[in-house]
Formats: sequence, structure tokens, C-alpha cells
Amino acid sequence: MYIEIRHLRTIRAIHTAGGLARAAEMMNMTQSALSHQVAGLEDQAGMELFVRRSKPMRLSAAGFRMLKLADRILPEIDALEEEFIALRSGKSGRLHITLECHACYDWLFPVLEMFRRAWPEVDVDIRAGLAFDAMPALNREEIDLVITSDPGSQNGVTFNPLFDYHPTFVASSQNPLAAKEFIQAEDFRDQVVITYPVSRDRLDLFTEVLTPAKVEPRGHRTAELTAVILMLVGSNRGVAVLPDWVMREVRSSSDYVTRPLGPDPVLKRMYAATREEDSTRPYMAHFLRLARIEAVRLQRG
Amino acid sequence: MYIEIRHLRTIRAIHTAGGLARAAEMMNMTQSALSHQVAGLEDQAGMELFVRRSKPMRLSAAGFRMLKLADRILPEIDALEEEFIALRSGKSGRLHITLECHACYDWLFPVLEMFRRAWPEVDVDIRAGLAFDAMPALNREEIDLVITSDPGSQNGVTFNPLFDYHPTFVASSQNPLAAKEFIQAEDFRDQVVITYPVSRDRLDLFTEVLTPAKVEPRGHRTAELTAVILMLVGSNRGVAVLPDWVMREVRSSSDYVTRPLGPDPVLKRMYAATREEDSTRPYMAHFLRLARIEAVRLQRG
DNA sequence: GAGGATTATGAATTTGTCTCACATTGGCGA
DNA sequence: TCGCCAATGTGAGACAAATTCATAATCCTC
Repeated sequence: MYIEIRHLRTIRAIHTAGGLARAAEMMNMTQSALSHQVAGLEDQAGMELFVRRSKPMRLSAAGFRMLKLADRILPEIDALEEEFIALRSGKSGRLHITLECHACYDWLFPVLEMFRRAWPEVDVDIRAGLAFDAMPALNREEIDLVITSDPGSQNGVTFNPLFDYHPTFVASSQNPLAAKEFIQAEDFRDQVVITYPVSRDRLDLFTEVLTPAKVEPRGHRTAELTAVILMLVGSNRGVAVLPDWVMREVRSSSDYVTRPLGPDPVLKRMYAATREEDSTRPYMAHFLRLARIEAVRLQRG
Repeated sequence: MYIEIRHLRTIRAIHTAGGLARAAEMMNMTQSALSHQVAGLEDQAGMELFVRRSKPMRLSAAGFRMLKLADRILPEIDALEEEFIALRSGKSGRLHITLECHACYDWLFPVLEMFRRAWPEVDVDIRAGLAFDAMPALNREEIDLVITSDPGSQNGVTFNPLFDYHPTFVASSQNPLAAKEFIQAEDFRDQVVITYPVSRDRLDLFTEVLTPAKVEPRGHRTAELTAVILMLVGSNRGVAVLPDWVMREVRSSSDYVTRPLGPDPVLKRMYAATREEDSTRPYMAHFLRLARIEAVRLQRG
């Protein structure tokens, strides 16, 4: 038996119009077409959906049951169709984000908060856990935006610059290295470094400093949260390298010292990677604008 | 744009099968047919529902939204189809009842309770408020069973006898009429009668006694519930005529007297009216059997 | 019981969906 | 990077289904 949406619409129309002829007019069809359709439907259902003893035909018990289904389902169908229209006109859409930059959560949340207010119909989400293979996932449309500092030249992907930052050394003011003007790879040999729990090729400390110089630190421990890393650094359990803007609160504290990675400080750039065809969408453009504004605000402290 | 059930099934199949070719096999169609179908659907939706950048094609954001709809709707459709199968096989159905006999509620409830246990899939209901025009409503399949004592010879309607009863006079033992052997129309001239709040032509007291004899009682008040009528009678605020079996508890009380309407007591018969085609349905037959059994039990007291 | 309104029916037509055959594309290993 | 395999797309024709037109049958009302 094959119930179709068309059938549900027919059932509902005949009920509300109070008769087949009126319903036919309402649906822009001939009365004959509806008659055939009802006949076919009853044939499939194997029972009468309408009572014909009285003249404008009325729903039978079974027909009523089907009407109830129609009343539940048709609004949902219509809602989806409207959603698609909104999608086409660019009001609606999806923005699932993955971060390759662990420190960026703090910065992202206020951006998302502003964004949600402006684009309530866009389905916003942060997808954790697949940061390792973010670019293929972006291509496969599993996610829609990747925050990354590595602008590999994927085709079909646009890398929108967000802000520049210096990976910056931070240590307790008790640490001997506090005496130095800038910090170099060799300086880490006697230090315990504290990083986010991700692979070394996604940590500025390693990619920019230690790995090129082939230096291995004395120890290495990890922490999930920026606040925890800073706490450990503050109690001199280790040193860390973080984006400069993360240290905005710490810089004014006498417990910490921050130093450039020298002698020539590296400047890195953070990007939002999107699919090319998405970068023109209004809500996507708006998100990028918001992101840059918030970045500037954070840089200033 | 015309979403169809078929489309929802397709979306779901492609998602679970993880590809168009596999889905086609699952749905017993050629891969080509599905390709055409998806193309048509995307054409109507005005956007891509699948991502083709990677090879086994995957749902896009919009496609995912549609999948969610499918997961909500398809089970409901399937449930209805199973319901129809149950309906055809006679396990399921509708039993909406109207009572023309106000006193019968007390008797009906235990019957319905037993019935519901035996036929859980039958949609049982008591429809009050349209008792006035019950027979046309029965014909129009708005209701399925009418409890009535008036077997008009409607064509297409079966009147199944349930039980016989005597409309019986009941009064306070303080009432002067308590001295009489039986009660006649003239006896009501000095009495206040208490009845259910329905028109006179549906009250045994009037149809069988007062109206034929053209006697008007001294007063007439009404009460909804049998228990209230008996209470009023007990405190000698009036007299009533009720089916004998209603008085089973009252008869043994010294506060009340019950008397036949004489000299030749009327015997009336209660019927369950059903549509002819329904009377063969197994659940309907079972209901009637239960009803008769319960009636006998009540008669015995 | 005549007339208008409502539904049903049959044949022809239109529309839509499927299959078949083959082209195209992307993924992957040599 | 070439070439193969697997997956998807395309076009034409076959087939099925839905619709329309014309008209018949039915019910309802006055």
C-alpha cells in the first residue's frame, strides 16, 4: 500500500472543503481527477475512506484516522519547503565550525553569541573531535568552516585571514628565563613545556621553534584549557608558548613574564577556511566580519 | 515544490546505504532511476541535497535537514499502513457510542472497561451531546453504536436487543403513594417528578404514562445523575420513574418504595443499534455479548 | 418528481517514472 | 600520472499513473 503526500492533501482538502467538488476546486484540479484519486486510494487501503450514504461525502472512521495523520505530517512538509525557500534566499543555512586552534575557543564564543542573534535561522554548531582531518571534512560538507593557521592551498577552499599573532613565550617571573630579552630554541632544553594535548605539528612551539632547531625540551605536559596552562605556568611548573592575545590578562600580572620568540619574532596568521561557494553567502560574510572585529578587540585587551 | 514520500524514502536509503548504487539495490530499482529521482528532487528543491565532490555521494546540509524530516515522518506512515492492515483483518476499528438512555452510563462503564482490555486497538469513545439525532449520525458514520429503547425501522441499521426492563416508580416511603399497590398516570397529578434533563419524548414516564393519559404533574425538576435523582427522591422532594435495575440498591432500603406502573406494567426493551455491515465485525459482536452479560448481572443485582 | 448539485465512470491525453545502454567522473594503486 | 574500477550521470524509449473531458448516475431539495 502506498500512501502519498498527495493523498494526505486530498483527504484534508475534502474534509475542510466539505465535499469532493469543492475540494477539487481548492486544489486546482477537476472533480473527476479527485474522484479517481480517492477511488485508487481506497482501493489500495482496501477499505472505504469516505461515507457516500449522504451526499457531500464525509470521512469514515478509517478516513478520519488518515486525516489525523495528515494534520500531523503536512505542516512539517510545508515547514521544510519554506525552510528551503529561506535557504535559497540566503537567510538560512548551516555553520558548523571546527577549530584547529585550541586557544581560540575563548575568542570564538562571543563571536558565535553575536552571530546567533543576527542569524537565528542558521544552524550553528562547534564540531569537536575531528580537528585532525578538518580539510577533507570541509570538502565533504560535513563542516562549513575551519579555524586554522595553516593555509594549505586546497582547491575549492577559501582562506579568509582573521588576525595576526605572535606565538609568545610565557613563564613564571620566578623562572631564570625571565632575565632574557627574548627566547630561543636552546632555552627550552632545561624547561618543561606545557601545551594543549594535540600532536606536535599543530603546536607553534614545535613547528616554529623546537622542531626546526632539533631541540627536545626537558619535559612536556599537556592541559586542555588555556586557564589551566596559565595556572601551571604561574606556579612555575613549566613554560608555554601561546598567542600573544591570549595573555592579555596575564601581562599585567607581576607573577608572569612574557617574552618574544627571538631574535626575529615569528608572525603567524589565523584563517577561517570555507568552501569557495559558501564564502559569498551573506551569513558567512557576516560571520567573518564579526570574527575579525572580535579579534581586534581581543588584541587590544 | 512537491516533496513526496518516495523522496523521503530515497533520502533515507541513500544515507543508510552510504551511496546511490547500494540504495538502489536496497529499494529494488536501478541506480539510474534513483539518479533521475534525486536529480528531479534537487531541481525542485532548488539546491543540492547531496555532495558529489567525494565519490560515494553524501548528504549536504539541506539533505540532512530532509533526512531528519524523513526519520520523523516515515515511521508514522508505516504505522498507519499497519493500522489499516489491522483494520482490514478486524483487530482494529472504531467504537464511538451514544446513549439515548441516560440511566445507562452506570451500566456501560464496566462493559467498556472489559471491552478495552480485550480489544486494545479499537478506538473507544462515548460521544455525548448528539443524542438527539443519533440515528442519522449513525448512518453518516459519525458514531458506530447507539443505545436506545426505540427501534425505529431504519434501513441499514440493526437493532440488537440487550435487555428488558420495567420503567418503575420510586418514591420516598414517606410519600402517600407508598400505600398503593401500583401507580397510574392520575397519581402523578399531585407529585413533583424528577427526570433527567432531556426532552419528554425520551422519558419513559412521559412516553408511556403521562402523555398518553394527558396528565400533567404538579411539578417537574431535573437532575443529571441517577444518584442525585435517587437522593432527591429519598428526601421526598419528588418521585421518579426509572428502569427497575437502576434501583437494585435502593430496593433493600426502608427509605424508598418501588412500585410497578400498573395495572399492566409496561415492559420495555433496550437495544444497541449498529450499522448492518458493522454487526458482523468480531469486536462489535464481542461488545454486544459483553453488554448483555453485564446487563444480566445488573438485573440480578 | 423535476432540477440542481454532487459524485462516478470511461476513454483519451498528458505527465511522470522507470529501465536500458552508455557516457562521465572520481578514487586509487602501479 | 596513467589507467582501471567503482560510482554516478544522461538520453531515449517503454511503461505506468494521473489528469482531463464528456457524460452518466445519484442524491437532495423544493
